[in-house]
Amino acid sequence: MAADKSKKVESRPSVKRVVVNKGAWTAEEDKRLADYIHSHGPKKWKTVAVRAGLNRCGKSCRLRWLNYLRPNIKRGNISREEEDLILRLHKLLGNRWSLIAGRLPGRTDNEIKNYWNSHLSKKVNRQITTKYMEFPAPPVPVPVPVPVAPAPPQNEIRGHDDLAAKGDINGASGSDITFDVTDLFDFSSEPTFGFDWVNKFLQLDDDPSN
DNA sequence: AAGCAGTTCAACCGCTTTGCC
DNA sequence: GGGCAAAGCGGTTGAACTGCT
Repeated sequence: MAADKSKKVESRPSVKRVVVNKGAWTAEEDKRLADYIHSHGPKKWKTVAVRAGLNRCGKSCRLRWLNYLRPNIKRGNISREEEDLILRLHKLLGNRWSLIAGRLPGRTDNEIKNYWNSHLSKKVNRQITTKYMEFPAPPVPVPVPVPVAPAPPQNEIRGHDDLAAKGDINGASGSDITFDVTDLFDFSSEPTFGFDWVNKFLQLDDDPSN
């Protein structure tokens, strides 16, 4: 990020004229924040912002530290294995970016969210489209008695994949498109790149006794 | 070369949750 | 238990970058 996107904004202008920096962080600000946190630790972000001499709100400092300055951060070059893991975890967890990031050492929720929105969501949509194209003429639906599985509580239905599980992949109710979307996310025949715990996790998830 | 459209990603915003008094 | 502040989270924004015409 070569250009300076920073701007100054007056917070609560009608109350007290406090000018805080917004936008891109400068190298100087990064250094101040990192130095302060190395000696005092990452807590009380409001205090961090003031004591480190940064014209920033605490939230901004926290975000900068977590997403950029924190040690052991990996940036860019998301590997095939990581991508696979993100897809699996997203299937399992939906848009719970912090939980997904927690399973990917060195990756941040923001990075994963961005990666999902710019790469993976399109990939998944393409898969869905391709899969659907394999069934251009769905047969006339015949009501078949099906063993009724207990429906999940309504308030547990969250995110794209929950909708997918309901056969309502785009959240567009009233669609008469019916197909087994869960097939699209069946990774059971694919390698797991050593993420054994994922298999266990997914097995648990698939186990009807749970 | 210029202009436009699409993509990427850092950062912000607003809401929720958690912890403390 | 209520109120407040801090922390955490996911969605959204907007500037820079890239590719296409």
